[in-house]
Amino acid sequence: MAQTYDHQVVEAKWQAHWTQTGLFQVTESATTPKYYCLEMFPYPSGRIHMGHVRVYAIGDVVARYKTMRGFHVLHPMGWDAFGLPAENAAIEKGVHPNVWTQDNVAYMKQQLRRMGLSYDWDREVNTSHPDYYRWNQWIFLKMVERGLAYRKRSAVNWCPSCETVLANEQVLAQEGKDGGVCWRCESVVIQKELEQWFFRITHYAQELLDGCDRLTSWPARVLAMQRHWIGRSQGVEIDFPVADPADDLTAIRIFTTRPDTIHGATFMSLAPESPLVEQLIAGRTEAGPVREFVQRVSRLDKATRTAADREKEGIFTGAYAINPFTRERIPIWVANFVLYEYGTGAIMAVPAHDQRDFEFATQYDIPIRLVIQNPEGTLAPEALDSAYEEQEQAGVLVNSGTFSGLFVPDGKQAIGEHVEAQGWGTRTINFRLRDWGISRQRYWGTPIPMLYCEHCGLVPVPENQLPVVLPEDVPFTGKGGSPLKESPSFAKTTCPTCGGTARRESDTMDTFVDSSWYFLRYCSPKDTGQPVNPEAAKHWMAVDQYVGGIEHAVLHLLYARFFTKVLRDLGLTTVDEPFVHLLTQGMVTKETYWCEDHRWVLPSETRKEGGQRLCSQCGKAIVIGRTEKMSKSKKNIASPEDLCDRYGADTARLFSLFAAPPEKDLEWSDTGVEGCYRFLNRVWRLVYEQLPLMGEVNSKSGSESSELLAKLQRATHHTIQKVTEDLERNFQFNTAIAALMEFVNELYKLWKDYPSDALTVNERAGWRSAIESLLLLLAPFAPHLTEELWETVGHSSSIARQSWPVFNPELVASVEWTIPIQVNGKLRSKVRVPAGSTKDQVIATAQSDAKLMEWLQGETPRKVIYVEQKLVNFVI
RNA sequence: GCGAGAGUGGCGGAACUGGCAGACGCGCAAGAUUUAGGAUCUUGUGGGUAACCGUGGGGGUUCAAGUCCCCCCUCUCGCACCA
Repeated sequence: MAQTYDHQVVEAKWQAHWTQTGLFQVTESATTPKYYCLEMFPYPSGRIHMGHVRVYAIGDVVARYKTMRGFHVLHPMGWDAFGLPAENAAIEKGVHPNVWTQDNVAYMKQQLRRMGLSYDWDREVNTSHPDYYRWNQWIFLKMVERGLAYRKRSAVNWCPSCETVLANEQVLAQEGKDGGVCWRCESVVIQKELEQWFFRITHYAQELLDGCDRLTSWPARVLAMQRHWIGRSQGVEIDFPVADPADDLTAIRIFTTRPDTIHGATFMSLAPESPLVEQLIAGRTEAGPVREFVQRVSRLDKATRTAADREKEGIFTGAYAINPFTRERIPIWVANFVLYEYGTGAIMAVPAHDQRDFEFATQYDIPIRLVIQNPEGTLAPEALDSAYEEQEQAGVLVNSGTFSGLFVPDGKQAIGEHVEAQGWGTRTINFRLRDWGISRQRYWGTPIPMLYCEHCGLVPVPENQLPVVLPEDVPFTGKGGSPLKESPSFAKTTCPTCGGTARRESDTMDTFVDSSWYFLRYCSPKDTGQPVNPEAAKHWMAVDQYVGGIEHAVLHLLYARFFTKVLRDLGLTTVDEPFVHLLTQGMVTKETYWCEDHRWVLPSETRKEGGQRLCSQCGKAIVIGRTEKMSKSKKNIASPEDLCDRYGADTARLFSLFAAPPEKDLEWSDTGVEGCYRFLNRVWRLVYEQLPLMGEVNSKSGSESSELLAKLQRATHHTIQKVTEDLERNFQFNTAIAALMEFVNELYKLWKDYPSDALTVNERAGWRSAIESLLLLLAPFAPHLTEELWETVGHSSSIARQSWPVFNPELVASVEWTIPIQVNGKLRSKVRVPAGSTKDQVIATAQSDAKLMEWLQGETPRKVIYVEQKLVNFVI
């Protein structure tokens, strides 16, 4: 190998070598502990970007480090290969989604190999392959059996022009239009009732919530988001009798978390979608206007309707209810802000103590009655300018009959009990979490394995007929609903029960289903009899370290937790939670360049002139914009391929890990990358320059000491300690790398200070030990370069298979201490004392220090503080 | 509004349980080498002539505060009518 560092040659050599020797293939082992390191698998969009480089570099260092620490590490990779972009490519370019996807997979796999990632590619999964998605179908059938998958009508976003369901994030707001528009054709999106398949995630709501308490190695904000999403609240359901009931609707049930305020309920509100509305208005003069209101409101898509700043609106139904506590007649309204899906779809309205009700009552002149008084007793109903919602301080019930005088928590308790005793209702718990709607009217996803038989109705596809495979012969027009409906070979089939004609379900599953259990599939990726082999799962699960983006804080991570519990209940795994440690890495950002004529421009479209950056097209001054997440539209992307060409994968990895701690945003800097490249070159040169000195010596020989040897040993062992501690303490890669840089700086200094032609055998051994430790510590970060140099210094087995170096605390200890001397807390001097000096010895040395005497001016200190090995502080 | 997090040199960032603020890298400056540029190496680099001043601002605790306590400001992200 050449004496200059040629990253292209080195990286290609070792990537080929690793593949040929199967270095990263792993099997279950009883002799060493297991470690499961996982990064979120990518969507095969076509090219990897810097975000991928960062997350996979993080995971790879973890996997390589744990391997060197003696674990057998499962470190797999695969493809989240179903999804809409493939179908769009088919519509726009006429490429079949499968071809498009598998081409992308092949390209990106080669890109990942170029990064030198230590994956066991034998375990690769691809969710768009029937061998994978058949198990989605299998799990679905098991969930149907257990009542965890079911069908119901529900409102969805529907584009009438594209004839398809849209996800909430595919509905865009557009100015001047009341409601959202389709992202593709800009038609106004409507709400449509459709039969949809749901997973009963709410069955596990309480367990999912309780589990958050045990996920102590997850970021607090992810847990906060999950807890909020699950949204447990404790309250009471109460029947309000309808006054003068016309038909069999005698009472309306509401849910409230504030039963203590019930005496202040001066009206009721129903959700516009509630079927009760029609029952109440039948035959009344209000019927026409109310229907009009309901239609107008329910046409709006959800995002628009639930925007917080949306004005409160409502209409009186003409009907009255009886407040069971006050026996008063109160009007029943329909209000746009009441959600049909939450609670009972009806509320009691207490304007004095609920801000929404307050605004509504003020707008429509409905009486406001104060029933909670503040501790100072200063609230008056006519003087309220907002609702008094305080529950923490000692609010007291007033105007509440026999309950007056109770504090709020006691009032809640007493009124809740009274409601139950009277048989008016029950105390209940409500969750914000809704069941998970998984139906998608799309082609490129897992077919839902159900049939509609003319005689038998809904029939599951028998297990032995799985997989239900996606047909190839379908048109992609972007119109006419799901392409699967257009495939006769797919849509028409026979009923497995009666043999009659049947129609296949044409909906496919949400792609979040695929990623909800892939981590289990990696344990036994080739099992043909079940989604996961329970023995393999028992060996590998749970994932010890999961690394991925914060954008999945709720959806993916919640669904994966849900599936883990379902598969546990099916006997396939024994763990309750899939991911023990979670690391959410920050975004990769870069500064943006803005030209007022040419908008965002690439750095290469600018030139520097006299310290100013100018647009190379028009010569105008460039405005350096905010540092933002890399995106094509802002033209602030850096290309992983260019980076690997110019500097190599080791540099790319090193910079991604060095420039910021993993969980924070990483600001891209081309000069910073060069700095890392320089560092690797320095390591390379150092090894080659030391090579003649390391020749024939065995690194363990002799015992005689010398100043150089002591310094080499101290630097070496101190670095081992620092790097190890930084990795053990939350994977602080940036400071670990900084320690390695310091080590290299120190070694260059020692090489300069101690002439190499006069070294003893022991000193040569010390050099060898220092260089080898450096390579071992650097190996997880820069695997190619260290493999090459490891071979150069005379080893034949891979550095990835070596043991992590161990530090000797005795060698870390220095022979003397430098102790800062303070006077009144300010640094005034420093003294050197022999290591191991006692408090009195250190103080004595300090007091004889000339600089200190100047500061003390002959005064006797009132107090002397000594912190062991840290400092002395004289207080005068 | 609620929740989470962050404010430290020209820049990215260090400082684990209160104990030398600014590790490491970038940038910048000077020097060496080189015909030159580049690369490389060496040295220096918070501000201030100085006493001193410096971790968003203001108070406090302490021998000692970036770190602990109280009040305030700014920014980022997430959620947002869930009764």
